[in-house]
Amino acid sequence: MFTLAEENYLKAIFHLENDYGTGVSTNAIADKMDTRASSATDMIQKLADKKVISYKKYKGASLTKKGKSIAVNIIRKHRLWEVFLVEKLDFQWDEVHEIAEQLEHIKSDELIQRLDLFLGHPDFDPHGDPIPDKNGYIKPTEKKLLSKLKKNQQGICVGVKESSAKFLQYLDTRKIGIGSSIKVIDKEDFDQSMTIQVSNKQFFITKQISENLYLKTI
Amino acid sequence: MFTLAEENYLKAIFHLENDYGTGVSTNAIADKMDTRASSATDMIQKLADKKVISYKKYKGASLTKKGKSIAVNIIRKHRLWEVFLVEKLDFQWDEVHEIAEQLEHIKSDELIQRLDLFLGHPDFDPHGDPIPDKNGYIKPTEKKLLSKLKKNQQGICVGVKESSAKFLQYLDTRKIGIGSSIKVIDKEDFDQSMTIQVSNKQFFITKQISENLYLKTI
DNA sequence: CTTAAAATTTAGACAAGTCTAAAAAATAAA
DNA sequence: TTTATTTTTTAGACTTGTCTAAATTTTAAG
Repeated sequence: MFTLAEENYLKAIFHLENDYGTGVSTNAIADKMDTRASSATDMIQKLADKKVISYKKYKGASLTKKGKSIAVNIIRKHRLWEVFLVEKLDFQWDEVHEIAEQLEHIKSDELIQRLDLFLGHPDFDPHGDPIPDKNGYIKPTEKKLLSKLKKNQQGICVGVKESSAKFLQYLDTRKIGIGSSIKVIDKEDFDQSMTIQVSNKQFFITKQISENLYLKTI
Repeated sequence: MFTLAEENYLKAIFHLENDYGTGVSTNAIADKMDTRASSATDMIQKLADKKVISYKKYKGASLTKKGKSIAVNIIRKHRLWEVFLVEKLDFQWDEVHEIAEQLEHIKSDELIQRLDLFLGHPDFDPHGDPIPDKNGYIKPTEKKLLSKLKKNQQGICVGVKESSAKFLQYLDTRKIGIGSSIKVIDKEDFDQSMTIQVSNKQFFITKQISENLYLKTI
């Protein structure tokens, strides 16, 4: 069995490997976990002892098959709970992350199976992230960062990369959400800022925004 | 803020005060928490420092107003989650206790408020225990242990004192549940065993059973 | 009322997870 | 390639919650 801290480290390493490729540095982990490198080292060694990551001193860490399966299961629980909070309890998409961070650690396979059924086996969470199935399989989806689009290209918003309340509220005030149609009206070369059109309205957005919105291009 | 361990101690002390009166002994707490008296002493001192119990060395502990309010809130959460598990996820009443033990520690007032609404403000959990309202008020209910009834008296089962899976399954096999009509057909003087009638069928039950069933007498 | 038994507390230790400070290894720069 | 910088690890300490063993207090018995 894994402690709360161990589960959170596994999840962090999973996300880091996903975002930046295999072999995660101690500093990256410490950073993500908002802790010190020395603490990360301690935990990395413990997780390596438990065979959920492979690790060579000074050479970074990678999830083993077992470690990945545990991480994916936690992510599955997190995303299912987010769907529950939004669909059943009428929370807004910017309010659910912290609560789901707690709920994801509830231990009961039966609970998750029934929750999944109750929610109608959803494929995506409220932020557009795919929900792994009970075997840990994550359906690959073609999505592209808005920042990758060129002038005059367009797409449908299918997800957000960052899901902080602040960012989601920013999107809310501009009526941007999952399903919104977004077109690049203009793109500035030197700072990557854009003018985009969302249902008849035009906005100016910085690179920081366009790098956190996923689109399915048409 | 209180740790998981602290919350569990507060809950235990609340239940002990409820069952056996104010001023709870260290041993009783240690017993309920399945730990050693020395560990209980340590925690008691910590809780006293935090002003959630009043405590004099060697003289037992009692919840303060603040401590009681925290304990009742945890119990409210526990019971609401039990309703959710049974009503929405179709769990059986003997399957929900352990999961609710985990869910009761999720921290979010908003969550509980919305869950309560989602469930239609239930008054009782699946075991017949009253659900405290958001101010911590517990509606007093007149209920009597089956063991207190005399021959030929009868009532409706409104709750169980013990809610272990084993006991609940025992009841299930005899088709006894909340709402069952129970009549004392005969009562043995020397060991308090009973013959009871539940919808046309008669059962022989020991004192241990009759002391864990709450009835509303007719 | 004095002693024996039971209950409770204290003392000291340990595991988990964190920290700071210092040492060691890897990487980058001159 | 030697030095400087950054990254990572180790050493030692602290907190929480637990334990065993011993000391103390209370309660019960004679």
